[in-house]
Amino acid sequence: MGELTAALRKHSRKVTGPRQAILEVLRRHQHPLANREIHRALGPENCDLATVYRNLHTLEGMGLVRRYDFGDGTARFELVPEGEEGHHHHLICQQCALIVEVEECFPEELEQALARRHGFTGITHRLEFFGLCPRCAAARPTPAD
Amino acid sequence: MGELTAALRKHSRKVTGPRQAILEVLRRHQHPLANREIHRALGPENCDLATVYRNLHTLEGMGLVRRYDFGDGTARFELVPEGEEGHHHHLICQQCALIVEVEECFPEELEQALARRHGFTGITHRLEFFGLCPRCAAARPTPAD
DNA sequence: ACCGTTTTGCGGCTGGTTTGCAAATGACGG
DNA sequence: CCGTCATTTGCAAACCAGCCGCAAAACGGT
Ligand SMILES: [Mn+2]
Ligand SMILES: [Mn+2]
Ligand SMILES: [Zn+2]
Ligand SMILES: [Zn+2]
Repeated sequence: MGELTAALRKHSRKVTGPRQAILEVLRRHQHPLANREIHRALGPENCDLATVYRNLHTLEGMGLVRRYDFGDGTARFELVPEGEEGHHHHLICQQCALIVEVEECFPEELEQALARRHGFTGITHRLEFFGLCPRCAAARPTPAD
Repeated sequence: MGELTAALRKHSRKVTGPRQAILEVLRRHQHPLANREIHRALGPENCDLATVYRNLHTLEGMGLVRRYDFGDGTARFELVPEGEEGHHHHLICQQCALIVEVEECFPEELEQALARRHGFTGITHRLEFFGLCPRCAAARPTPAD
């Protein structure tokens, strides 16, 4: 809680109700949430959707929140754990949208080699896995097309 | 050319002007192109933007074209090389949007282990790298903020 | 050349995201 | 505790990639 206040002060940002509420929602969920979902979890009367968008953008800029892209045209956000770097990936079921947190990561040495070879600096990556979860696979055992 | 015709026939699709023109554009570029870019390359008078969208969707469904997502809310497409699987990734400069084709891929065995552990089937991944290219790094040597 | 199917152009529409602006609200010094 | 000022919010409109419906045009097989 003090962490948030400190981070906000550092950027001359204010500790507002919506801000705290949004972070509280993210704290309660350990999976990426869409703006709309956060807004719903807040109670639609609690704050405007545009405010959710603006705050997530701000919080992302301050490094308190990280943006994920599952390729469906909707941004999702997760709280960055205090102190930790928090870099990780996801495995998403293409049928039911189940999300599994994934610690496996692209080999550091490969990434560095790649950067060196092409003279790139500040290299990062975006990596997500997709497939069919056990439940969905059972419900649809190889469609007879 | 005959490859295209054969593929289209197999799906009872027609060999139309826009279709051929789009594939010709993709053949000339070896990097992912956005719908808008393809449309422009075609000459805006040549065919409607909606037609470009529809055809890329169709061609993707037939496996002639592959969709890429650089996380900027714009889909990009690349021709799938004849016969080959064509799976690969990209390294994108966040400053100038320069695109480098990347053959490095997430280790197959890690992906399989991940799938097994969570009972997922038909697993795939989306992986793209981001950074600052040499040219942009030179033009902006550690901004004095 | 004819006919049934597919495709196209065009306009309108969607859903996620951003923005302009005036009112509301935090931060801070007195 | 209060006033001031920058930041933030609500609201509505704008934006933007992508999608859809429909009538006209183009294809493919005959
Ligand atoms: Mn996560
Ligand atoms: Mn490529
Ligand atoms: Zn990683
Ligand atoms: Zn790969």
